[in-house]
Amino acid sequence: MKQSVNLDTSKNSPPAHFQEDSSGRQARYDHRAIEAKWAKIWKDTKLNEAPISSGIDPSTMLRIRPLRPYYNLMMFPYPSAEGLHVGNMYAFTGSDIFGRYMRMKGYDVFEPIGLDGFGIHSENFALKIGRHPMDHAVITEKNFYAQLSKIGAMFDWSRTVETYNPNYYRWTQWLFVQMFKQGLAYRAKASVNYCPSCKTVLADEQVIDGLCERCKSVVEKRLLEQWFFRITTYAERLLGNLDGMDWTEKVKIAQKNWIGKKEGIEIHYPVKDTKEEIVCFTTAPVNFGMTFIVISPQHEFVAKIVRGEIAVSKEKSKEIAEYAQACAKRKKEVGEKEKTGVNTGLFATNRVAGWDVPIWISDFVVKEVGTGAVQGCPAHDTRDFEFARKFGLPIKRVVMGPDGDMSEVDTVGKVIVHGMNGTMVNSEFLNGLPFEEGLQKTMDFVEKKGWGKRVSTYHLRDWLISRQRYWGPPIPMIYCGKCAKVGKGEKNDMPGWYSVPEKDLPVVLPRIEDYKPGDDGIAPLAKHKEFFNVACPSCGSAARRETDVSDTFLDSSWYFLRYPSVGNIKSQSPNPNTQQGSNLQSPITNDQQGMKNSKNTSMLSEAKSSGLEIGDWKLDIPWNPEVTRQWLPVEMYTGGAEHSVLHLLYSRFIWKALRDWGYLDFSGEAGPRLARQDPASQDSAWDEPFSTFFAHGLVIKDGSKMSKSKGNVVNPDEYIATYGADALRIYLMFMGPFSQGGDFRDSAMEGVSRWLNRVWRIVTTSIHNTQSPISNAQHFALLNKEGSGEKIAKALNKLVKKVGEDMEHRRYNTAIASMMEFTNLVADARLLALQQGDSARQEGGALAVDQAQVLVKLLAPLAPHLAEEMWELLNQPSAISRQSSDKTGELKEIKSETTHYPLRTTNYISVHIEPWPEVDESILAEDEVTVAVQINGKTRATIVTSLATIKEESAFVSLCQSDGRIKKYLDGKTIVKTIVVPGKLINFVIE
RNA sequence: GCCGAUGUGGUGAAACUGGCAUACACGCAGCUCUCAAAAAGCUGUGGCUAUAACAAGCCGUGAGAGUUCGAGUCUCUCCAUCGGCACCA
Repeated sequence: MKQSVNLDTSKNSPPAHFQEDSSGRQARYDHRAIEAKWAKIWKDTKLNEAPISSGIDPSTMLRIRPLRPYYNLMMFPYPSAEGLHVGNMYAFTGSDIFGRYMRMKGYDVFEPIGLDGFGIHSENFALKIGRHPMDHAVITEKNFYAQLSKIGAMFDWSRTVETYNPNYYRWTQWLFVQMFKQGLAYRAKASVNYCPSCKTVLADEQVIDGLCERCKSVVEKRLLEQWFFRITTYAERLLGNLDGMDWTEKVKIAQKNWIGKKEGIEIHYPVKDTKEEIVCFTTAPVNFGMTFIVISPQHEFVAKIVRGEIAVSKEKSKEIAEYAQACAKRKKEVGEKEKTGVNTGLFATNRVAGWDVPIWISDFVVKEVGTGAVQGCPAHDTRDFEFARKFGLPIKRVVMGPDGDMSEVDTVGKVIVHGMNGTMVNSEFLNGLPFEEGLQKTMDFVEKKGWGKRVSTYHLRDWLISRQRYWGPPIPMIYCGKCAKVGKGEKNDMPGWYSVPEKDLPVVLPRIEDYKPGDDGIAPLAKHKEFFNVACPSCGSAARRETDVSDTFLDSSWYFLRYPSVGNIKSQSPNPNTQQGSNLQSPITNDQQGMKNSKNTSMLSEAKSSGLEIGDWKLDIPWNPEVTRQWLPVEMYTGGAEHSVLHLLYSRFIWKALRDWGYLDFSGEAGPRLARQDPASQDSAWDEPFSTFFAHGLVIKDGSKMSKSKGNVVNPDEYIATYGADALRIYLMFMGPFSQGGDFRDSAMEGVSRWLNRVWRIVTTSIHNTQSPISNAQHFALLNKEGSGEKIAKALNKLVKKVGEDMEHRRYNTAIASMMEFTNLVADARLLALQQGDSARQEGGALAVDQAQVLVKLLAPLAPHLAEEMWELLNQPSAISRQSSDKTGELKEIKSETTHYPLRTTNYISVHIEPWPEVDESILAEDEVTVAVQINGKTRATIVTSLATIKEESAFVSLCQSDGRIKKYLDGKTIVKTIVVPGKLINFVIE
């Protein structure tokens, strides 16, 4: 099937590509040879290395024209499984096509790739297959990079990032230190999510339906002391920017919902016979219908009762303590609604209404939500209603339904909740007001009396950052018990805690063999004295390192800032590519060192040498400020919507924090990247790391998500081997809209492959035209005889427009479809020539060489290898006879010292840096149009006519009326109305 | 329960601003080439009615209403599927 081209061409016979060979085969392109050939040439000529350092071309070290940076980023994969998933390839291909398109549009496109290899995902997989995570990282890195280099993406391999490389996580730790110094990192005892299977705590965002995001175990609540980042401080800014951002809408909505801003009021209720008060948060203070208060079992008030600080009877105290304890232990099922509770016997005063209400405790009230205390208004809140029903508390209607309903609220259906229409009743000074107005007036009243204050609450919680695991960056903190005793510490509010001095970073993750998480919730590193024993940076006495590691999402929250600065460590290095070697052989592989590493010997010096010896930039931050000024923010970010409230939110938070601390400075002389930004919106644009975010769809198989358990995971390798990366790329994009994903089916893959071979034949046939006695002009004239030449020229011009528009919107599926339509048209024209017995054109194709060149350019972002091969043939027709020999060596001297572009020689420029074809507006206009003729909105005929005819509207209308197919409908009827849509349709409304 | 998305042939899907519904492809059927197969190519392919054939007619975008000369597209009410959030006060 994958027949390579027969090259045994005797001098005078036509080239092999469009001839059947002796065995009757027709040519198919040899994807193996072509893809290998160009992958090598692109690599050798550094075609895909972005001129990061102010327009220095890496292949020549010459300055090219002014830099036009375009940062095209895709989410880096976490290499947890055996290899690259077709879903990864789908995402990368869609992103890469756009990057390639932008490059042809004249931008200097930077398209990096890396591995998100630290974290629970990778560690769990390593545990499962029983391989040390450090060894596993080395293997997956090799495998992933090998696979990734085959998919035809324009990755800049000179600037990869691996999160587990000490050169990288040194800076992740640096980021943690900054967080601490700025007061955004703190330790707190809190009720946290704990996964008993992964044996670690999880962030709220990592709990899905009450289950662990990774292993699907039921997550428990535990009261533990952990590290947090104060993301909530940024809630308002994270929310505020969303509106103006060019992001996929559903992702913005998901973030908005996750931040979950709610406006309401906190009302203070004095507890009778005590000095205590309970504060309730509510968005709907229906105080005249308030008949009780419910507080969470974790509420401080409950603790005070249990401790005896609030006087209740002994029995009560015991009952309450037991209930609180039971709640803490019990795992609640998802969606469990059955109410439980216990009465404290205490009362609080509802000062608005002037009566006392009982105080209850129930676990339907969550400590973290609002104030952990709810004012029970059972007639106007369904949960309060259910609670009141269960415990026989009074239900008092204070809102009349829109239909005048004043009956007793005795079913959930009758509960009128906040947001519904209604009128206040039984509410003294509120009577007669609409529901919403009544609530506002109540708030005014409460504030005026000084009983409470309007506040906003957020669903967003602080980011739980510590993990009791092994495979992550050790949190760079030191605890000194001695300092703690005397209340000393780096921060006043955290006695005993010191950040690791920046000069001592990284705190290297040592290779240990007992890396499995323990049942006791204690981190693996906590068992290694040689790791955690350290001198206090302040007093010098024996202190202890933090043994938790940080969350993976911290690694990925800033990686895009690092990419452009990799390889710019020494900005004038004659060979920026030297970085790559050190990445692939990260010091981790040097595992003989074992525990020696914990003393920060070789790894540290390695990290330091790459980090501290800086040419023209003082390294105290992880990126080159000048490079960052030029290339960031990321202009286009492509990734999955599943990261809506995780990675995408964290990255925004980290970016804003870094900017506030002055580490990201875009002011001053605007570089070309910034010059494109509208000055008015510059500041808000700089406040976001990703100018545009595009959420791609998911590849599914047989109607369901691919997963190992279902056994429907597709490995791209075998498809690349059979059909080639180009064919797979096109198939993946042709499945459906990139924004929506699609259903992967083998059979459809075959069709795409067939089409690419058709394109190959059409293009190579057009080359033959230049070699045959017929010149381009003659060829064109011949075709014109029956009009197909002109038809094709017009169709091609329209195609350029259509494909360009589709590229802009990443509608690759329709771009491909319209290219198929075009090649069908070309095939038809050729067939016509054959039928007419025109021997010249039988041998030739229907496409002139310059037309074939346009077609190849349009195809280039989608099928980069094949397009490049055809481009070479089109520009060096004499090379045809030798092209498919495997003599790639002859292209070695392709790099010329006299030019500034890679791959540019006197006679060859890579198609991928050719300018995107222009639309010729002058021939875009049709002079012939098809008009639909309708009777009462139903199409009865179509009329093909010239534009000139249509201009004379009245004449055209009568022309349509007299058409035989129409006339029969009009006979004996009156035309009530005639609607003319110029150039499109005519509608006669009759009778 | 709330938020979001999606519903179009046997299948993946087009129709972007209301204007010829089903582009493009898969599959299927028939044919050409061939000793044969593969490859390649050609023709047909929404449903129903109907015809020797050429025609022709009606129905048709999850269901039902509405707006409009005209609705896959806009409005309303449902139904189904898939994602996300969820006792959020």
